[in-house]
Amino acid sequence: MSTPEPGPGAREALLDAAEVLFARQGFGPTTIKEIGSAADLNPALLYYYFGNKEELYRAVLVRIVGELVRRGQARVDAAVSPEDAIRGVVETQMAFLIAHPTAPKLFVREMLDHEARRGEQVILQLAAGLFRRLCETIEEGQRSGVFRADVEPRFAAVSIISQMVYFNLARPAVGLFYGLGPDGITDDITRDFGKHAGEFALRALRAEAGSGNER
Amino acid sequence: MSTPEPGPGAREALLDAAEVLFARQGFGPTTIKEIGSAADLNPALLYYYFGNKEELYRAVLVRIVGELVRRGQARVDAAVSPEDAIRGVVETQMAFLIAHPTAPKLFVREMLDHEARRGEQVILQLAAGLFRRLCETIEEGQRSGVFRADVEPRFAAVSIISQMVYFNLARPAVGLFYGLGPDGITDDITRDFGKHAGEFALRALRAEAGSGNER
DNA sequence: GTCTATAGGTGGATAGAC
DNA sequence: GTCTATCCACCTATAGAC
Repeated sequence: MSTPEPGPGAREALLDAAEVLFARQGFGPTTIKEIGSAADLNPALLYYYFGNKEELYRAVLVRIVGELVRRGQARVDAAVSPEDAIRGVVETQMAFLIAHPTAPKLFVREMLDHEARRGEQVILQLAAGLFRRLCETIEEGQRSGVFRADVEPRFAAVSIISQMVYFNLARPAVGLFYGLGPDGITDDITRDFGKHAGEFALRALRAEAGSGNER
Repeated sequence: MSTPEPGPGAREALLDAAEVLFARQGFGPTTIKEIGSAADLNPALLYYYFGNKEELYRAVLVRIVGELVRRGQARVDAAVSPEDAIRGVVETQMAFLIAHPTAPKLFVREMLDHEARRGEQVILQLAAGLFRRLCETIEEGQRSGVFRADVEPRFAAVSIISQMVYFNLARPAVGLFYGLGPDGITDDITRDFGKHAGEFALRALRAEAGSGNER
């Protein structure tokens, strides 16, 4: 009585298939036919739903990066202190990157391809929002004296973000460095790294005990 | 009397042109004809010197990443203390990455494309050498008591490397985050970030003053 | 909404002259 | 060593049947 596979399902299936392939291979080397067969759909449907390959790419990117940034910002906004904010974003973002391994790859590919201006600045504008929020948090911690004042907040924000993104994109390489093979880094190890990254950043940021904090 | 442009010159010119294009666009989207016209040479020469596109890619990668790793290792070996080693590698590597902006891009692209196994493990094996050296340095600092013992050395090594690579590959994005435009991050700012990254890592690693160091 | 067929263009690679 | 000409495979995109 109902149609077996209505339109909306096809749209999502194409997005899902394209997300995986763009992340693994990049935009250029991924073909329309590959996307179609990965989604188990006719490749021509891509043109019906998205117009062309680039529009599909953009749709994939705003869906995944938008969600990543949204969750990070929500966690910062919910934080009760600068320390909590930093620990919280790192934990939240790591959890998201583990659940969506395509996200860091797509994000970094987009930065690398930026000169080719494919996704244009949509994604970077999204990311800029989270970046600024993180900077403000660090500045707040500096004003209240919990963080040392001689750190450039924007540099510190890069230091924090870089660890999360890089570890996830370097997972196969790190596995080889460990001598465990390309699949040697489990999700558990990755979560542990997340805890490490949070503490690493906080220790680097915290003001020395007794440097003017005595009342 | 001497030939105007002997063979060796052509080989280098192809490597140079390919390095820039592979870094900017990636392996797949870069065409043989583009490389030829960028090098101001006949594209067919590529097959004479390198056999095919993939071999050229491999040659580009081992040349640049090999040099990057070699310099980093030399600096670690020349260090007089674990602290000096870390500050030194970061400074040396940042200087190299600034002088060779293609290096971080090629290296990260290779990690992303690793599943496609194009450069195979040549580059990762090179990088693994530097990674291990860095781990050993951190362990040495822990044994001597200057670094805290509750840090996983391999995690810390990733934290250090990630900052350097990521900042350089995210330069255009960071420029936008700063509100300076894609070319807003100068080499001077990048060098400043290098100093920040070194101090950031050392503060995170150092054992608390007075936690057993009193004689 | 879905699919077939195909147009139109470009890419990697080679043969062979010079 | 260098260059021209060219083959064949494959890719994006569209026209149009169902």
